[in-house]
Amino acid sequence: MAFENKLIQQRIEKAKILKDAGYNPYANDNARSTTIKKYLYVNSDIEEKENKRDEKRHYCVSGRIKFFRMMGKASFIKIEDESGMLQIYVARDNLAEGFYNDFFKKHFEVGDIVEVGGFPFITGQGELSLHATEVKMLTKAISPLPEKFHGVTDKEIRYRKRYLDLIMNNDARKTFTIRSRVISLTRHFFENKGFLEVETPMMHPIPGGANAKPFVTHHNALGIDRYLRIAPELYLKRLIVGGFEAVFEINRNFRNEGMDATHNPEFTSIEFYWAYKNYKDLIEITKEYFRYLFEHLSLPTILPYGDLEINFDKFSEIPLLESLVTIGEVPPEIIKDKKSIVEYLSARNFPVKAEMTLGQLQGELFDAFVEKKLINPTFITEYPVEISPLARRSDKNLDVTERFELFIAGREISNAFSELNDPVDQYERFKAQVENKDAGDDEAHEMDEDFIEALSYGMAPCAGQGIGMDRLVMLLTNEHSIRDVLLFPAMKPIINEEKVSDEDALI
RNA sequence: GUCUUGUUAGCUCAGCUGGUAGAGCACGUCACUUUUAAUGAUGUGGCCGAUGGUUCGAAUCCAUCACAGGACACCA
Repeated sequence: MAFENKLIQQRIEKAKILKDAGYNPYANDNARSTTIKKYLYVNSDIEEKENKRDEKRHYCVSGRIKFFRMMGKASFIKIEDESGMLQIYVARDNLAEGFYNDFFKKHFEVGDIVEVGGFPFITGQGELSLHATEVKMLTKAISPLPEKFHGVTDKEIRYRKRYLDLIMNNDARKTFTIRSRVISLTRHFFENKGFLEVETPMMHPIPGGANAKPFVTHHNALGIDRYLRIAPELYLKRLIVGGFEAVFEINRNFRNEGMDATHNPEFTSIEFYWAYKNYKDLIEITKEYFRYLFEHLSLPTILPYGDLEINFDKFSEIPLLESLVTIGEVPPEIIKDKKSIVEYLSARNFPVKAEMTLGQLQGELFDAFVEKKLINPTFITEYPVEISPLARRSDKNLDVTERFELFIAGREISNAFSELNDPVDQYERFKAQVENKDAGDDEAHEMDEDFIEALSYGMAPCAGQGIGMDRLVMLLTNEHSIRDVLLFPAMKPIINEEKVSDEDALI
């Protein structure tokens, strides 16, 4: 990176002039005495003071210059720190002799980070401002900021240079603040419930806990490959075996799959496991969790999401088969007959493989006709056994599992079930998965004998749940791309053609 | 993966059926001591994403590639 751009050259020159005059353009000592938000709050009484000012008060604030309005012998600038924006009045005669004309006017500009000392007053237009008596450069910005009114709108720039997005777009800052709050509230919610936060390996000898393609990396010292985890599930269950009765982990999972508006190669989820509980208890704690989030985020329970309106007061619960009929409008007489389902799906342009099991076909019906219609939060329960390899069978109906998925705005937000704790059954299910893998399904689960051995010591009956945090944040912030809730979403590298040819030349 | 729309100054965008590259903001110079996207005057700034092709002539037409956005299919 060469600073060859003319605008950058100009600004480097300005920094140099300041430096030569004894004003360090990257000053290390600063005297900030308050944030902008506090300044505005503390001085909200200036309205009542004589001349709407109080020269006895003195504050020192700092921030980035966002607006610069120069009017001859005086200027208005607006500076912004994390807490807010403040207008500063800078007049020649209030600064040290010559500083305004020789330095401030010429070498301070939008983008620079400055420190300003002075007293509070209210302008003729009625804005609480700061009357500067000292101005100091803290950091000279040598790249110009994007346009002050439109900011950056180019999605590519916003994702690749998130810092610019954060400088220019208040909404972006707000979204990531909410994201941080959601993670923090989630942690507190489960801690308050007596859950223990744990950290399990991110590098797995056998990728497990989900059906997905893993990233592979290599451990040099051991001379073996490791897999970035696709889910923490099997390690968290080992902890239930070990006697912890309520554990959770909030962290990243990695899946070597496609990217789109709802998928990033690394994403954040919470998984929690709860001994002596079942999936019914999970439904209750999920509702409670949402109430907790909404209360602490001060969100209204009816939230807009794009063109939709989601009522977070209305959680409903419906078994999968019933939803096919009442929501999907699938004729009730066909939903337990493989042949009829295949015909029904094919006739509506949903091709299915002939060898699918009844449970798989019911799942296809659900995906085709029900999922997108689930706008208000809906727990779909009683999933077919065939599509729930890690879930415990229902005692009342052996064809279905004690499982639910939570759908909001037509998207899956959470997956949960009473856990399978019969080691022999689990062994058989892994074996079936291995057969699928040998048959070419590269997302099928691998045999994990170490996990089977753990189960063989006895895992207390328990229920476990995963919630996709990125998608949850999308719902709460009305964002429609996962990239808008990830600070640094995965992007393809930009190939620098000059560099490529340089490297070629070396070879 | 498929389809589709983009890529022009630091940023936001014009540029019609091919004929020497435009605006606003920013920046430079000048004026202005209460402005609110300050204002007025004036000036600098571009290999029009890359590579080929068609043409006397390409930002514009065609092809390929790269990156991005959107939609659809699969996975959280």
